Amino acid sequence: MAGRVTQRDIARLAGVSQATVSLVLNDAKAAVGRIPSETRERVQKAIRETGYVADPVARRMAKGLNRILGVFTYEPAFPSAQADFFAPFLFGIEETAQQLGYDLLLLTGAPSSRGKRKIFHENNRLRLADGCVILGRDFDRAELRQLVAGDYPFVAVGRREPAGGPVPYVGADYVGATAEMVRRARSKGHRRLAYVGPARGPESSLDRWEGFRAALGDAELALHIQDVGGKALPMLKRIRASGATVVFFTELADAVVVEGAARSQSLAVPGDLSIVVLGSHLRPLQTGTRFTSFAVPREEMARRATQMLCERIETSSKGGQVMLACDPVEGETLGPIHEETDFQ
Amino acid sequence: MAGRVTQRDIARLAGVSQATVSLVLNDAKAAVGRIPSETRERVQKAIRETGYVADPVARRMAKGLNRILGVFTYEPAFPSAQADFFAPFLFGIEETAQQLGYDLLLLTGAPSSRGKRKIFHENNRLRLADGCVILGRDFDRAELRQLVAGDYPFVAVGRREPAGGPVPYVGADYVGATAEMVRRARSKGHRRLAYVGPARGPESSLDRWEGFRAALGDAELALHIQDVGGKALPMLKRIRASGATVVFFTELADAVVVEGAARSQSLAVPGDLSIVVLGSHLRPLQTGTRFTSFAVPREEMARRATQMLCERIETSSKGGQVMLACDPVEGETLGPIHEETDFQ
DNA sequence: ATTAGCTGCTGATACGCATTAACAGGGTGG
DNA sequence: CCACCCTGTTAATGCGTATCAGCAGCTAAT
Repeated sequence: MAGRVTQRDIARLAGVSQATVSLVLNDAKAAVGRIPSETRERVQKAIRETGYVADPVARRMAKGLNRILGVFTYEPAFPSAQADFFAPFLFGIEETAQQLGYDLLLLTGAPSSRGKRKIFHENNRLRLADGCVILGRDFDRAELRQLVAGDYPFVAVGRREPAGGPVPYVGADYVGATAEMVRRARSKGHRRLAYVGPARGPESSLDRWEGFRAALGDAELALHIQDVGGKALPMLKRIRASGATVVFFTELADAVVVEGAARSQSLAVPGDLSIVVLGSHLRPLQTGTRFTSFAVPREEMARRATQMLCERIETSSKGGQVMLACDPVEGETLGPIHEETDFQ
Repeated sequence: MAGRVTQRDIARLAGVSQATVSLVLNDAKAAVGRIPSETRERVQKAIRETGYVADPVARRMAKGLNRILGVFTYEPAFPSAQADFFAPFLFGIEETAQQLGYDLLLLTGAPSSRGKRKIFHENNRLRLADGCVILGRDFDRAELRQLVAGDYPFVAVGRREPAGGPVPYVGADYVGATAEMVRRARSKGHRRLAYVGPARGPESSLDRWEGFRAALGDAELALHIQDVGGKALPMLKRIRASGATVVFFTELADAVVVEGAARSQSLAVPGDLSIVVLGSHLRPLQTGTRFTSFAVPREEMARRATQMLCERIETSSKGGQVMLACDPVEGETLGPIHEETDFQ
């Protein structure tokens, strides 16, 4: 009784046509006032008695939309390694989706493909959703072009370079936030800065580097280590050797191990070496230290992206480019410069 | 070019009929060997050139299945408060779904309803998925009956009492695991036990209480506090006053605050008071203490549930009842009894 | 009396695909 | 030479819904 009841069945029960049933269901529209409450009652009674619910598939088939948002992540969303990265995004998306009355379709990507996930795999189920939010650190540029070229509504979370056209996104202003960090360091007297993080790669890396460079001014880049995830001690050695008084890390993990190494050599942080982390991570890896950094508004990004997506869907708009500010986090690892030269 | 390409378009391009395109796509079936590789090539070329992908909705419409699993949670899945509870389940479900080639549809429930989420709300989208995994601490019994009565495939995560028929589920053996904890306490000499947790409510509460009672034997229930989330100090006072030497908590949070209170009164744990937590929580709340407890195999539960669901879908089986064992966690909060009477 | 307008409903069709009966053309066996 | 079987393809149909043109019966206006 719970399944497989169609409008035809209702129609038979109520002694009307299938079309009438449909009209009763989607009332207030074209046939407003044209169906007398008597008939309406009969139909609704039949619906109540059978527990009928409209088949969303057929509905979508006929109307084209089904109030489902796709969520595509370039990396698996839930494995613990990624959980901290994706969780706030998913939270924001779920919240907004529920508010707006959408369900969420998590696209798991091709099951076979060993390497990177692909949006456009053979049995692409993208179109089941009315539109799609795309998450991930590193997007596939070819796929992005394809998406931009097509008419399928999507919104990226995180700034994206144009790909054959502007990409609709909600990003975080890494450029501005990073620049602000540099300014703070300079205002505390730092003139020789070190940077540990790539100057190329995904947009999030580019932006941090650009913000850093732009705010450098008359200060000096004493050292630039492009590789992340290196050994702590060698890293620390090179930093000290360079004469840098403050280090900017794009990866929290690097900052944690370098800080550990520094402490183990009885170097004070920030006394002897200041540390800034360019971004935020939910769960501060096994460390009590509150790093000077900035907070990426992940939930808000996700909410805004979801809203933009729904707008694209509902109004056939093209979506825009939104940048949200990152809140500076004071922390306790950026201090005034402290060098021999201070006492000259 | 990326959107709205149908089999009809492909057919036109390749100079064949729509039916032929469909046959090429779902080959190896009825028309095996009946389509020459020449035609096949032409069609596949057109498909490649247009980037055509079958519309999953239409597919489902025609065939009845679409390789999508629904996931319904009775509480929002991602909010940080719930994250630790649901994350392992979602992880397990996603993993298995991807392996089996299913996508995931997160059903967000009615947007308007203020209170509890409902599966059967007005615009029930359940049927969009081939089947559904249901998560949550506390199920709606009426809805469960409706599900059991219907022919829609679903599997619950967590043991569920029959509701007009057996409920297919994959649960954790709280009864056995709790009983084992009680046995361990008794083997360490404890004879007066306290229990902080409800004896009624959802199955997970019932089972713990039942396991506790069953293993009590000649030991004594010195105190039973049904309310969880109470104030630490009063709780500790009552426990001490009761003469209990070990206390069992269903909620980690309670254990944490009571342990804190005990330490602040310079009571040793487990020296003066042993503590057992009946269950596991991913993120040990701000505490270094490793509580004696048992590990709920959440990921494995989710994997098994997802497998069972896929079996139900693919073979029209009814699903069964599976209980998984919980691994005891030694921890450091259950010690031998230590009382004046020890030295008699 | 013809037209126009309203009410209350229904028939037909489209949506994109899978499926199947069937057909045209050609070969084979009796 | 007819009956029969292959092979390659197609026309037709159904899935459950939304939508729209339109019909029958009536009243009001011209």
